[in-house]
Amino acid sequence: MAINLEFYNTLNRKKEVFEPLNPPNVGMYVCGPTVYGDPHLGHARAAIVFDVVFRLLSHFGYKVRYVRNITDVGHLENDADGGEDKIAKKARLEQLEPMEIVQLYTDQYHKAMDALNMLHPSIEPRASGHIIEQIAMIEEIMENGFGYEKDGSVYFDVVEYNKKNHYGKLSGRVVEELLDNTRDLEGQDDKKNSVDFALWKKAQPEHIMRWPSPWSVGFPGWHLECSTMGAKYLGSPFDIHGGGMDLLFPHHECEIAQSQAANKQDPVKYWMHNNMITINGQKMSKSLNNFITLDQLFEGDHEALDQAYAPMTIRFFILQAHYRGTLDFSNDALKAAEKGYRKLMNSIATASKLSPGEKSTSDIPALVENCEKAIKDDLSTSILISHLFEGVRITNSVKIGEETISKGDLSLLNKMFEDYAFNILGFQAEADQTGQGVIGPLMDLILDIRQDARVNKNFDISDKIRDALTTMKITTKDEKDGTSWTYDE
RNA sequence: GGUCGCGUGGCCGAGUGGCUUAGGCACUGGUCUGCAAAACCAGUUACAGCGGUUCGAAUCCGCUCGCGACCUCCA
Repeated sequence: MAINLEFYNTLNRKKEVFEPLNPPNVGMYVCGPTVYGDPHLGHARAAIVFDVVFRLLSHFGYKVRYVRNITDVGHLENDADGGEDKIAKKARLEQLEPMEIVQLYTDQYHKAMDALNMLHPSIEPRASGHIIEQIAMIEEIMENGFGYEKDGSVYFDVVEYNKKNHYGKLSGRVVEELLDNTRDLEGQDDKKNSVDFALWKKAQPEHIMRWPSPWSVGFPGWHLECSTMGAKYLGSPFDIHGGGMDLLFPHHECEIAQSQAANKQDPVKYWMHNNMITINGQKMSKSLNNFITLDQLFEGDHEALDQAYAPMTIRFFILQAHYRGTLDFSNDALKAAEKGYRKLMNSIATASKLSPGEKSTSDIPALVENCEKAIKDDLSTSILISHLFEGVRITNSVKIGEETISKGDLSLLNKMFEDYAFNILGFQAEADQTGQGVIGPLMDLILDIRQDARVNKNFDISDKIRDALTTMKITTKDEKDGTSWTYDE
């Protein structure tokens, strides 16, 4: 099943033809959220990008198992806080059970993902549910000579590993340089070398989340869960591993090292990384405290926001940029996305009601081919969208009689919108505009009354009705064959 | 400090050697309309700076300036 799909592989720093290890099956693992805070725009970008990869692969006939984890064990806060678990810390602050926090923010995340019309992953494993597997993996690593214990904690011996393997193959780091450059940390560390990282951490007394292990009562290290769960559900090696660029180092680098050390296998064939969302040119992140949560975006409840933005506006905004470039947030950009998206959706609705003519004045098959070419070229969603807008122009031109389209091409055009706008890009038509229940007939009545007024040139009445409807966010359009209306939420 | 990346028109954002008018938004003019809205047509504003390679560069190379990411939890 060669479909000429190309992805940029971070591992080799170039675009490569995608060839799954076991066609037609594809295994994809994506780093999910650490559930200790509200999901923000950055989470949305990663999730949307790989949602499109998932949809794309499925659309072209692959059988995809998509695994996206929930990190509910929490990573170490930093080296200086005694190994305190991030989730545990938050729990104490808010006087809640750690698992309460986890539940709360997992729910928030799911809610936001659903609003953004994300397909659910095939499996959404939790780190806390895989402690046993993680311990087993640490034992493998130790047996193979790449892990050592110190005071109940276990560390990965990067220097030893690097003798026969290449630590840094993904991120381009050089161990010797890392050793030179790492700052001294007051020697409060049990690590042999500063580049070593924790596989298991002994819990401090105040540390709430803890599990028994052969070494101590504690918790697994930062990078282990992805290695473990990826191998468990997708095998080793598997096809695609995705995540944000900020996870490239050290997280993904460590994943490779651990997996290689435990399973003697390079774990992943294609590494894909989405770039960051910036605000005023700066990365949006928890630590900089300049992030905007998805709820704030949907509600317009943030000082940086002029208004609320619908989930689909966010989705469109994100997909209008290529996933490997940074994307700068601004109200103007979001407003532009909102208008553009609405235009696209209106036109798609129009296309479904178009009447075919004798022949086509535009080359629809070529347009469809361009769409396919774009999305297969390293997920060039921005170019795909520009082609969809060519479809918009054709649709609207046919509607006003400037162009014609054959019956066959019309169904091709509609299929193109269906396939690319909805199935692959994952856009979603907004609330049913034909009107449900009583709304439709009611609107018919109102517009009928207004039409009578217009025929009688009683424009005071007709404009009064239109103005009132506009206030309710209902836009009316007087067209040749009657008045249409749309509701903009 | 080390490693890597970026700088495109009013805004966002594609494009990597020679017509891409990319596309969206905004703006201007026109068509349509009772007026609008929507739509269509036309138009305006570019490739950070300097130098080099080349018949030809936004696109390759060098330098300068500016910005950012990673090196610490982060999508």
